[in-house]
Amino acid sequence: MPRITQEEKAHNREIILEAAGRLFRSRGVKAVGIAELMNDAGLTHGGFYNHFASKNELVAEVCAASFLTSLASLAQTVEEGDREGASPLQRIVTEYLSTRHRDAPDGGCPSSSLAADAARDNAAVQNAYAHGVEGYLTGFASELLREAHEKGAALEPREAHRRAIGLLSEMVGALILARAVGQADPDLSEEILYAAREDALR
Amino acid sequence: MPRITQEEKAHNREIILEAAGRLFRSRGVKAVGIAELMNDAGLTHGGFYNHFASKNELVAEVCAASFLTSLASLAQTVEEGDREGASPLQRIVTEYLSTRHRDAPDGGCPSSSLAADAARDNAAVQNAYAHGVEGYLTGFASELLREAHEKGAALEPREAHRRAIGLLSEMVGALILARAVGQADPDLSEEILYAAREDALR
DNA sequence: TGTACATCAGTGAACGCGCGTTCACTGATGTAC
DNA sequence: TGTACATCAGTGAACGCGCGTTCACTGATGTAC
Repeated sequence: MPRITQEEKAHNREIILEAAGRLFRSRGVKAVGIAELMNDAGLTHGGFYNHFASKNELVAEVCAASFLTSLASLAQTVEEGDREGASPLQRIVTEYLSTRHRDAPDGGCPSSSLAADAARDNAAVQNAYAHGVEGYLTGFASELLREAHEKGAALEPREAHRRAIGLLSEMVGALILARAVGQADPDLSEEILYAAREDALR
Repeated sequence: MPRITQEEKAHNREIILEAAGRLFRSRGVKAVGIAELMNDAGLTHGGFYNHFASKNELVAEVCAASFLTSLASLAQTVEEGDREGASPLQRIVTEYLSTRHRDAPDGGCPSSSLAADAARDNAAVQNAYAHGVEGYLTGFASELLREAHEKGAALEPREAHRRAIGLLSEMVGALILARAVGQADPDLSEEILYAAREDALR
């Protein structure tokens, strides 16, 4: 049956990236093997190296790609317009700290689901991760500035960046904690999401 | 040379637990093998199963033990008395979000360093982790109540627990983020620690 | 207290297994004329 | 446009390696009398 079209090859590469994005975020990089990954993508494991030089290279690309799609969906949330009078940031916080997001780490925010893997992986992965976090912070800060300006409140850019860090930290921490205690203590998990939501929304 | 005293056996068990506590927190459970672990403890790997039925069992014990020592050192920080007029909680936040703690995950807070591993490990580990987090929250909440009472401010126990969750979430999130971007973007890492410290101290 | 024997912690080789990676093979695609 | 040939993506077996775990062995400890 092979050889296939260049177009098809590029498509297969995307499928592999998507499968890896899902699996790495939900189960961790170390826990997912090439064979399982490729099987999930509907291919056999030998062909992996036609697309990536190594698993490490894939991890770095997945990290970057996950942040891109995640930031894009955040931007979409911002543009969606008000719903029940909630501001874009309020909608982001509510969605981020929802049981839905907690229970679906695949497709969710990589800041939370890839943090531990990034901290322990190689430089390429760490660069991709750090770049992604910067993207989140920039987005949050500009939205904070926009909302402050709208209300006629004074807000220094540096102060906005500081608040963005505080906000992202609380959201990431709460989501990670809620996930980690989710099986053993579901009530505490819900309480963490609820309390952090209240706290983050001021 | 073997056999050894029962006392010595118990001592060796403690040494293994300590080595595992250090290694698991700094490098992750999956990245540390039994052989390396035992070598680090000054023993050969075959003897591991004289102390633990499996690696899983060790992980659960390490998780529980790490939280115990971590909570004990927190209690010590509280009792140490004021330094430069800082309250116990302020001292805890300052120490927690320090570069020292960021750079020494071994010996540090397991809420941060074992969160990802706990979320993906078996029920025993998740129970130990959840129990540890509850311990942290209880400690924070009672300290918040104590400090509020000292100032004559009104604070509901439920509200104190809610604030404790917000505080721990922000600390855990900031520490995890600071660690994950530490290599790729040291400035951002420092900024995260600083901003979260400012934010958490109100 | 002394003696005889069963116990069992540490040792290090060995086991099976799954991992990341490589490879010879196939045959449709891409390309040169 | 048609033909001949080189390319190369997918396949699946195979490689070496390190993992968690098991095991036969040793000899000092623990115990029964």
